[in-house]
Amino acid sequence: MFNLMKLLHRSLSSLPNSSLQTLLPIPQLCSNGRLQEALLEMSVLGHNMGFHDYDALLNTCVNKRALREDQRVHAHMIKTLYFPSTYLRTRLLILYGKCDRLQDAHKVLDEMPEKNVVSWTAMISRYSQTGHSSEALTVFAEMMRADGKPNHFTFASVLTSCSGLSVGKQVHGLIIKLSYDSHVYVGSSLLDMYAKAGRIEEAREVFECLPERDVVSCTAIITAYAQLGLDEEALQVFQKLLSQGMSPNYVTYASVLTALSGLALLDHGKQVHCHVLRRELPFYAVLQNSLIDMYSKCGNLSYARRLFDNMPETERTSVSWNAMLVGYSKHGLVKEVLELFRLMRDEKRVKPDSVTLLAVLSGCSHGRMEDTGLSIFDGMIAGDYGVKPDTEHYGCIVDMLGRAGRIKEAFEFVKRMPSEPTAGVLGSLLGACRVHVSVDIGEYVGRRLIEIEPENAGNYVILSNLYASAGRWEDVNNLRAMMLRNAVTKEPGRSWIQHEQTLHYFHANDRTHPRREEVLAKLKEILIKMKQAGYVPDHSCVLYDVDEEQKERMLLGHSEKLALTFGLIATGDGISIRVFKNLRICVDCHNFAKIFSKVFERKVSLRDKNRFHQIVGGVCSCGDYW
DNA sequence: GTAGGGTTAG
Repeated sequence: MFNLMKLLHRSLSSLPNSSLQTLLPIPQLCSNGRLQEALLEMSVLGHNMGFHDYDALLNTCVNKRALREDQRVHAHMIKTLYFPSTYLRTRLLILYGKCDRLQDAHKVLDEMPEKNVVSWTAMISRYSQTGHSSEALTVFAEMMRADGKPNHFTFASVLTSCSGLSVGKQVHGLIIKLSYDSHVYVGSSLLDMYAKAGRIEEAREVFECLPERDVVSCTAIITAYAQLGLDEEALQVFQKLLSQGMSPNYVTYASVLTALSGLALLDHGKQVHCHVLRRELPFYAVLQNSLIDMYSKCGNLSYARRLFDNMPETERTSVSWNAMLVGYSKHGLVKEVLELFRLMRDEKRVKPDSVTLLAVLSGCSHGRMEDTGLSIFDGMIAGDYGVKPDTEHYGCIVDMLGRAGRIKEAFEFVKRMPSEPTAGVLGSLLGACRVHVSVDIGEYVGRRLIEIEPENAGNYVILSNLYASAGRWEDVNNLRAMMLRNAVTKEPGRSWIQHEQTLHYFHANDRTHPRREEVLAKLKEILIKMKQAGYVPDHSCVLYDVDEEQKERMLLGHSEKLALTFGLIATGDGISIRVFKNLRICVDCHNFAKIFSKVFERKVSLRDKNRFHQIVGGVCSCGDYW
């Protein structure tokens, strides 16, 4: 036997290379990455293919994401009447799934005479990963009906597709019943499900109950807070976990940067940036994108652009482009928005998506270019950009036209929306009706808005203000009664300013800041200078029916005026003052800030809910249009 | 052979 092998080997060595290769077994060819030769051998072997040959071939195909080769192997099985085991069929399924042939994968699953937990789970996870939630849930339901026992892999996958709270809770019940609730993969998916349903307390509880934590579960809870806008809480949790020894990865940093952008904490953002560079984390587009967004939301646009320009072209995703476009849009730099959008289209490397068009349209809106916005919208309908307008795009146009005083056109757009307009859309139209005193449309819109959002005090106040301007006092009174009946809430306005590593918050008519007395005294003092320089309190910004004196007191109590005054006290001559506000700035505060910048020779940078206002020498970058 | 957290908009 030994001699024979030696002889064989000698004879093979004398053959040309190609003949030698065909005689190697398929598993060996595959492990050397010689897939094409292995396939050739498959045809030669015909009916003599065995389990290990198929297994090796499919394994190599998965690694190479080789769809055509996979199809050849599959066809060969059918042609030679080979009956693959559940294991091999599952491999086929996974391969089709990874090549984005979900229908083919599903067909393989359907045709399996016997399915096991891995085959079910592979299908569910692929549907989940590609965003096909309802398909994932359907397969999961089918699995349960077929008495397939889900495991921790299954639950971690299926929870990603549970966007509705009731479905998520049902699955949670099942997880507890089968004792998978302390599994760390299942736990992070579970807490994420609760967070996405807006249930932060439940998410927190899942996290607290986990017997072991890893970087993913820690990141998930930080992200949960950040995504719900609870930025300070997100940072607190991050800090605590850091002190407990968590080692953040690039996803953690991306989430932390989101929270920092929300609070406009530029210095902290820079620290994270330095940290990332020092740790020499590999280049991840996600992280670069968060950095671009952080710098632009903190008002440092040129830095954001530098990061964008330094990204290798092949690494830039639509998110990179969008983050940059949104940055320009929020700064009212419509020329830059349109230029970058043109560059994106010329490059053709990354396709514009729905967020891209939203950023471009809102750029036109902020930059007072309604006709350009409208023609881009028409282009979307004509199919010029490969993105069809959805509700959000219609909403953006409604906002743009309303702001420009083209109320009737805005109203026509509301009627043309493909689905019911959201409260946000109607709210912006109602606001526009008030500014441009359009009573008929305003009444209709306001009534509908109150039906949808009866708890929002702002809606009643604006509509009643509109009635008042038309002298319809009876309607004003009715509305007031209605408002008192429905327990109403309004998001309280607050502004903040950073000074020496501390965030100073001010609320309307602040009673919490330790230096409020000092701030109020200073405000009274500067008011004299301000009035001399032409500041006239704009009483129309007070939406309550009170006397003139009280109106002025209410105006002075607005949080951004308090924050500006604090900035003046706390910083030296000529230093820029950066203030941030959670709501939109009102006309009176905007006017105040402009005159403030002129009188005290300070550059004021004010970021409100929607955009930036860079004010120098009494002139604002928004052109008094926001 | 099957798994979780992710950046942009509103």
